[in-house]
Amino acid sequence: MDSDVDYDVFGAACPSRPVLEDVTGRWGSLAMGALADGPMRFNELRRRVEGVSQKMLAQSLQALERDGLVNRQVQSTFPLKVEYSLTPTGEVLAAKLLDLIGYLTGSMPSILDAQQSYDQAHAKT
Amino acid sequence: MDSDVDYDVFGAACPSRPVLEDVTGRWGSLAMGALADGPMRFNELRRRVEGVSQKMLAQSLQALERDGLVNRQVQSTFPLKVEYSLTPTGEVLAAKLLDLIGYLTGSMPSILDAQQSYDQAHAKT
DNA sequence: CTGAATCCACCCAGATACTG
DNA sequence: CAGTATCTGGGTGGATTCAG
Repeated sequence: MDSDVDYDVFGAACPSRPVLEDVTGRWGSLAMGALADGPMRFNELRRRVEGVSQKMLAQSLQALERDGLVNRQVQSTFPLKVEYSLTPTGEVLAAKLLDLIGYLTGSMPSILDAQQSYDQAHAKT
Repeated sequence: MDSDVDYDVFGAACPSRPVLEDVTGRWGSLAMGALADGPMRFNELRRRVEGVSQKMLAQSLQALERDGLVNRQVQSTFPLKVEYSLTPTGEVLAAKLLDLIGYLTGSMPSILDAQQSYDQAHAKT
């Protein structure tokens, strides 16, 4: 019904590339993963995603909102209250992301072993 | 049998974080995805992952090799021949990555719409 | 062919301070 | 509370050159 198999991330100019970076990027991926637990306010996210700065979190969330993966709902009360949540598409992507992350963290023991072996084999001096 | 649920990517100092960046990073993710089609030589990968530089590809592959996700097999003939392939763990991660990428590219039409709406609503002047 | 090494420009990301 | 604005240092990534 629709034109299948159109967008190819391997293509240099494919518009899907920047979106992929928004989703899998350093902070974007963690923000998506955090929001999979349910809607959250800005500072909640900030606390959940340890180490992220105000600037980078705001920036990542804006990119995801622009991609239609995250919703931003403002309550114009005082103090200001802003809630972030995943859109339907965002939820699917977040689930796949968490699946990947889950497998990765589960593999950490063997990964750490591999790193140690590698570092030992490539030790300088 | 093993200590479950130990590593948490949301923790600032968790060793899983850099690994996640290796896997989902700009070039790492595409390299993994490309290798899911089967073993490949350096320049084959370079052609497949359009836009990647020698330096970044070599760097990304090294990181993935160190993490035990990619195998590097050298044939000391002349000219040199080096073949990259996924390890068992790497294959699982690559599959999950391609699953995510597939859904994302399939959602591109709606994502592009969202971007356009967003840009229009936030137009300057 | 497959990288490593060097140089360098640019952008990103952190810190800080300020606004709504 | 939820951002924006500005400044700045350091890291990233590209081009080029050299080596195994």
